[in-house]
Amino acid sequence: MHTLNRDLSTYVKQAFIDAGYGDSYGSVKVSDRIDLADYQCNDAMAVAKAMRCNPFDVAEAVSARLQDCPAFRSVSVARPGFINLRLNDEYLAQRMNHMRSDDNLGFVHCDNPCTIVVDYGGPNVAKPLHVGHLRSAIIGETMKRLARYLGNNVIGDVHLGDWGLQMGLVITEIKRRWPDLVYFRPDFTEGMDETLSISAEDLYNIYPTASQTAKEDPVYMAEAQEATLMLQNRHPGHYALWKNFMQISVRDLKASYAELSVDFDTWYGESDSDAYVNDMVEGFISGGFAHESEGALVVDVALETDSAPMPPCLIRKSNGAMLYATTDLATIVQRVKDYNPDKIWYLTDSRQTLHFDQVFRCAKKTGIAPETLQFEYLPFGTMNGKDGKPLKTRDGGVMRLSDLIQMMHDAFADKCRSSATADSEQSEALDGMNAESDEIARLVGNAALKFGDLVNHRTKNYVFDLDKFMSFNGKTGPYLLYTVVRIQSLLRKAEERGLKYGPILPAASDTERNLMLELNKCSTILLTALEEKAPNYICESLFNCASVFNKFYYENRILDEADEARRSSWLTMLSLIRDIMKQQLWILGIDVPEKM
RNA sequence: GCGCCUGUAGCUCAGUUGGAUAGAGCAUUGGACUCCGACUCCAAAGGCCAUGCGUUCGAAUCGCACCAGGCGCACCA
Repeated sequence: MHTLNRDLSTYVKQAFIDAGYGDSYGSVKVSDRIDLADYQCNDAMAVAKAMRCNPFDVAEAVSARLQDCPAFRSVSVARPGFINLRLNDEYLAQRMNHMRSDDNLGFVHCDNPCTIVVDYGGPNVAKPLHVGHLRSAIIGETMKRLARYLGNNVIGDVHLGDWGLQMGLVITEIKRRWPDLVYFRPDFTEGMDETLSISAEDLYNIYPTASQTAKEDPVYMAEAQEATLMLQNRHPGHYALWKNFMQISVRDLKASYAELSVDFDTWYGESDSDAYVNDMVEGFISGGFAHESEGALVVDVALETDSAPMPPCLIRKSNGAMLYATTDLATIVQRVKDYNPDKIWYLTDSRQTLHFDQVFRCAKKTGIAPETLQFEYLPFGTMNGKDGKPLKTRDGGVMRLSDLIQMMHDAFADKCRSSATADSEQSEALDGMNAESDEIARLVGNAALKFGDLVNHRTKNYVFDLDKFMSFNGKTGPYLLYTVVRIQSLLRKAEERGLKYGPILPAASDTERNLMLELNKCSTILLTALEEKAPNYICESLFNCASVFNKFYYENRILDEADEARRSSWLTMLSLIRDIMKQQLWILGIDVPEKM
């Protein structure tokens, strides 16, 4: 089936054609005036502008050709030239039944599916995940799931930061603490390595120390830079040591992402692009793209049309080491070879705009990226504290992601306890604190965190507010979860009572009708969200579905409805709402517990 | 200095090609449970869309100017 939007547009387009206005008009959108219409078409105004005629007459002519269309209960015209469409109730119900019997719940694939590599996550090895990594994971996971669900071939890669100066810093600090490790012996050769007896937690302590020391001590910094270069040149000891702590760190990172229900297809890092670096750089030189500048190797990427100065793209440092741009470029080579993607999406915080602009230009200029490959940069804003500044711990340090997740978890546990004491009759709330409580708390915390993030426009900064995110009232993750859980509960009870499902009947009330309209919008919204790369559209849609459902629930006693046909219709509709909401939540990376 | 982003209700934010009366949530005020999960629902109030000028039948949306805040500007990632 097609989206409601598309079906209606098809009718209206035909009417424009029949009225002699050509085939480029007739797209329809949800009405801005729900008191007047369900959907509207504004193209009579566009026609009037192009043909220099009266928009009202155009609208009238088109409207006249829509009067017999079975989709509409009424088609009317408002000045200066709005075409207002009111849908037929039977038509709506019919669509609902189609959605129910459709394997994809009425969701349709996008028009031109393609192969997309999504580069997100981007954690640094040997550093714990902190709140700065949150948005890349949450938004990236959503964009990946969305694109995949709508029919694209999508590869999600974590792109670990495992090959830059941070690695040299860690090696330097390890050497300072344990200079006698076998890795630092001059005669170290492969096979001599021994298991590093440090934990991920130790590593997470080592990096900040190293980073701080390097800032204050130039000698230490020089040593770290040297260590980085040695690693990149695969010095046996450094390389073996690196592999060793890589393993420790990656194991921990995998566990952290699993907590967040974030799942990468590949766990490649910057280091995996190393195999492509030499050939690539040689190509840059022989192709005449790269030249030396102040001892470093650079590619000029400035264009005459630039309004601002564009610094050259640095490929190799004056000491011979590779940089951020080098590994990003070599990774493009690798991805083109392995997947030949149509698009590569990069999800990083918006402060890296310039870097990616340089990398994309360089990739196109040097030809490592085919003409047809589209680079799409999806920058996002930062998550801030209530003071409007990046979220910090109480003592001013960077907040770890695990601490943030723990906060959400605890907040839910507190809520359960207080609601249990406030209303002892609410025995079902207590269920949340029994055997499955930890898993439920994780799911609710995740929902709160992810929805609180995604409901904001991707590119903007937002304020993290625990109480707000965790609230069961308002536009929050827990509210949506609660709504779906309540529907599940209703359906369970229906089953206990042996109630039957039946075909969905035309709406019996305005609220029910609104519910049908809302569910019919979901498919279009997913497509728009993909196109605009705006997960917040999905959040709005979910909230609208939940609100209308809750109103419907309040107005109707579903299980006690005497009219059996009506009741079975409602049960079917309930199952559809549940499935649609769960599907949308899944795209946002939010899992729904059976109870909560 | 140059460039990019942001500015919409008391607060946090939506606003999909320029369209009709700019929408939510929270907070505030008032109302609704003998009953399917009230962690719910209904209603009221709240706005010179930072400011000014322009483009046009029509601007929160497009252009110019200006103010305020954030971020970035080659050997970090």
